[in-house]
Amino acid sequence: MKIATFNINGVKARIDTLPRWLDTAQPDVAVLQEIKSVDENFPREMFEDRGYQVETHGQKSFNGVAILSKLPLEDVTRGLPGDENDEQARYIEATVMGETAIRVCGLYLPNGNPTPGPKYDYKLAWMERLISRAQDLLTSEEPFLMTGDYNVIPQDEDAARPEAWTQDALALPQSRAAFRRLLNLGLTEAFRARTNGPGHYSFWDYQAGAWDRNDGIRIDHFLLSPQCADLLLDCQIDQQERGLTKPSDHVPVWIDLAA
DNA sequence: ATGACAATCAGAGATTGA
Repeated sequence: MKIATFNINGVKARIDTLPRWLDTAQPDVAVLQEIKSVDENFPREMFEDRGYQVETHGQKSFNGVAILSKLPLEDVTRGLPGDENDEQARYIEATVMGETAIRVCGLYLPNGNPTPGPKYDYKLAWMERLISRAQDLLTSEEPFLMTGDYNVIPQDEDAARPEAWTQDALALPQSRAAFRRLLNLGLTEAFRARTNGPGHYSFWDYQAGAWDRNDGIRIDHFLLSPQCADLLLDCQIDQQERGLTKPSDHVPVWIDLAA
């Protein structure tokens, strides 16, 4: 089973890009971030026509996440638990009913800039809530994965120019420490389970010719529970998507599971 | 140190992103 994550940077802006990618990559499940659309305006027919069940958690202008699945989705929940006052649409969960049922958590973790300040406080608090949610899911022993735009550069090797990010919310020690705490619960980062070394990125800024200079960062991740990690066959970054017409600033990352 | 680029909403330019 192929599961992909993709920060699309606006579903309306990607109205030609997305079907082209889906028809080429053929994921069974696609976890989307930054749909920048309310649920009523999401072009669900475009995906339903391709055989996907569509579940969205949208918001006007900003944020918004979705799960598309060719397999049935059950028990869909929207929003990250732990803060009743959080208005931002950044989290969705659903169980994908394949050979092995897998709980898929789609997330768009807050950017957190500028630092210090309320936006960084929100990011760190959000990460604490995510850690709590992972702890709860681990007790169930049901296979699950958390994937999406983490807005965290885990290590220096995950940036072409790590020195440019030392004061940034994506790479500050507190951000990296929270990400490690998530891993240290017993989750496996799928890409690093398969590939070592520098030069692997999932985001290139639109500005200053970042793509042409390969000035990228790796911030889109798959974290797998132990039962889910046992099923991991492959994890790849579809870097070439960034060079096609009207790209998002992120590219898809996908895993193949024996499920 | 800043802005560069793109998207959104609105219908210009501010806001947000990373």
